[in-house]
Amino acid sequence: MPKTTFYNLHQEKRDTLIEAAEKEFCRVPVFEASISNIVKEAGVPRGSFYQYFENKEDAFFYLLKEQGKKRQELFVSLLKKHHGDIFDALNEMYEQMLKEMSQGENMKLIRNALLHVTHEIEDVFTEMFAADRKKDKFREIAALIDQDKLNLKEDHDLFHIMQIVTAVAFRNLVEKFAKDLPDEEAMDNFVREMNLLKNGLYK
Amino acid sequence: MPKTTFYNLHQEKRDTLIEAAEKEFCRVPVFEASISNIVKEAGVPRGSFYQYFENKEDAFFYLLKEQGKKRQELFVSLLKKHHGDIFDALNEMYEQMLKEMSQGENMKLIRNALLHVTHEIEDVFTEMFAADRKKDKFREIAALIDQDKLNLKEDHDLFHIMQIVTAVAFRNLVEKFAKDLPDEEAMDNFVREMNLLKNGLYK
DNA sequence: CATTTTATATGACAGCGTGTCACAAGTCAA
DNA sequence: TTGACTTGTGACACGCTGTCATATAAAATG
Repeated sequence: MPKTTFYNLHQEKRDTLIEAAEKEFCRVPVFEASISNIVKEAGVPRGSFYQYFENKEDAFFYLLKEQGKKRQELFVSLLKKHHGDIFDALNEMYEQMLKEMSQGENMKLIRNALLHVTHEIEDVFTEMFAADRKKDKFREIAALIDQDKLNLKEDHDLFHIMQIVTAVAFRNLVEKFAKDLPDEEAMDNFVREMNLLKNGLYK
Repeated sequence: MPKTTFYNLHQEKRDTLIEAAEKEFCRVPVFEASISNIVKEAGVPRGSFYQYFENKEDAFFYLLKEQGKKRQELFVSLLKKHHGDIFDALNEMYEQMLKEMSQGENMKLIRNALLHVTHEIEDVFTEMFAADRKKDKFREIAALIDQDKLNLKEDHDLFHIMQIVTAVAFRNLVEKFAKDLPDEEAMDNFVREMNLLKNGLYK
């Protein structure tokens, strides 16, 4: 979290700083970004940066969370628009994000957050279950799966199912680590979510 | 990917290096890890490290992928054991990973991979949809959702449903970025997966 | 209004880590 | 033995980070 000094800043100066930071974090992923570039761009002395933020990551997550807040507002309004149907709301939200990506700069920051590290790590997990339809390993594993039990309607459904279970398992693992959940709770969460996946989220 | 020089190394030296790298990456997340520590520990000159790996990340992902391979083998064997039922297989796998976590050192590397950055970024996304049951925002949004449409059986199911759709949406977004998919394909994938979620993965 | 107290600004600097490069030392085939 | 090629080595230039002593401004006090 930025320090209070940051919030006490005159809006003008704060905006300059934010813009400079945004520019840097749009340019490269966090681990390549440099404070030197930010302060140079913003025209503030190096020491000042540390007056406002703990470090690079602090500034980065501040910006990312601001983005998050905006999206949340959007999600709320879409939920209202679609009379509380999360799938419809999510659908429109996703569509809108895709549009923004192809156009503007504003998604570059998110892009840099998701690619690099995050993606690479997720990839390793995906490969654990060979959920990559292009790989031979996928065929090998697909052959092992009892497909009669699964709700396969379209051609690539098996692939998507693997993607889904991997994503949810991954999420569970991250949560277990992050919150240091006791094993029973972690397992209970996992089982519940897998059951929801099996039976469907809709009535 | 490690350079060929690395694979040409005598097993003994390679193992020393791997162990030293493992130690460092278990100690701290990648971005805090230092090559200096690895080479000091392994007793090899700094220059040699660059003979074998492109850089820090290269070494890290090499180790992580090795872990991934082992898990994949385990998954395959579990699939066989459970006669092709992915849910049963996944279940046992998850259980086993939980056990390992509480015991040994071998999960620390994965832990460091998942926490830091990955987790922080996922968190921002989770918050977009306020899928955190402790937050007030969750209640606010929960109230907006038409729960009659959802397959809610147990108390926290709504929370888990939010978790699931967020995880899957997140995964889709990452993939769109990483593979630079055309919008139609990205949207198509997304819609298919959401439909699978709605209707359930099991017959 | 003068003075003390508190908050903010500044930039030089120590310290550290990275990646490179010129040179040394091996390996191997002819 | 020689030459061609591969691998080993560690000093070093470069850049970046976070700090700190000092300067400046702003606010509080009486």
